[in-house]
Amino acid sequence: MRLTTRRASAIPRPTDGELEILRVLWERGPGTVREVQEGLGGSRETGYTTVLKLLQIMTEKGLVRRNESERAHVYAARVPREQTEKQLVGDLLDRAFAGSASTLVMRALSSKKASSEELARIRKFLDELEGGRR
Amino acid sequence: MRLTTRRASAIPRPTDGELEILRVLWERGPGTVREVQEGLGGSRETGYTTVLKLLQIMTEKGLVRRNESERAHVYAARVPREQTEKQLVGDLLDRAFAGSASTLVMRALSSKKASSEELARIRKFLDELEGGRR
DNA sequence: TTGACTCTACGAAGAACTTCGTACTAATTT
DNA sequence: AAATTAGTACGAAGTTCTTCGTAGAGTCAA
Repeated sequence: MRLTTRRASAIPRPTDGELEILRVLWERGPGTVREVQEGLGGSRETGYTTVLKLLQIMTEKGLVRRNESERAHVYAARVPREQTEKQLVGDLLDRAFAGSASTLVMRALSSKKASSEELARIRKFLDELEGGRR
Repeated sequence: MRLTTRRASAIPRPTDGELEILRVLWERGPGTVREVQEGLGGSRETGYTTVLKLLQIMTEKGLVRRNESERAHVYAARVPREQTEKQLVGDLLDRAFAGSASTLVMRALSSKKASSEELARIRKFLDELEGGRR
């Protein structure tokens, strides 16, 4: 059951662990292994070499870029957050929702109650989307 | 980096391969290994014993239920489609969107153009959601 | 300069996922 | 009855993901 045909050049969907690291890099900007490790913090303590290894693998995959000019290499996300979010949600859309965006949206909103502000933001976005069409 | 704390009783998030099988079971209803295998069809040819093994594992995990009264066991999804969809999208919401449903919705709609009907359906759903609140 | 510290590289191990071969059993056909 | 067919069970292999230990090299202070 071949699940992902991973062309050599395409940037693969990040795994759960990789996504956590990407989130740190997106929020805090480029950083060393140490900084990323501290950024992960929270409840989950992750060993230094674990983070290092992950970042090395992510470099191979093209998920991050590494600047080796300093002794402590500095890693940066290579894809913008928006693009990855789009990739992940698009992937889920295909895999679980047969492409039906409306179903996905409904499930998202019933999975977690959104605030009135959030709902308003969504409405506004819908307006913009349909703006050119009406 | 502990990613999923999988309590013994909780039904785990299905993997990609498992999700494909669940989709067949949801669409066609309960079926034998043979029927599921044929249901997968499409471009991806999956060996019979591969599907069998997956279904056996899914039984252990609680994703499907197995009726052994006939020689060819009959498998059925144990969780309704809606619930799994909710689980998957809720999971993604946490992992990638820090809980911001509006961002997820925007990414979903920009990842794949939704038809006017779909957008209308979403609007209607928003109305219903806010109905009790306004 | 020696020792403590910090960093990278690398390998290995364990878990999960997917795949399939083989063995065995039950049913059906000839 | 023997042979063929169809099914389950099981184990093992290959891959990916995550984790960490250890080795080695650079840096800095006493």
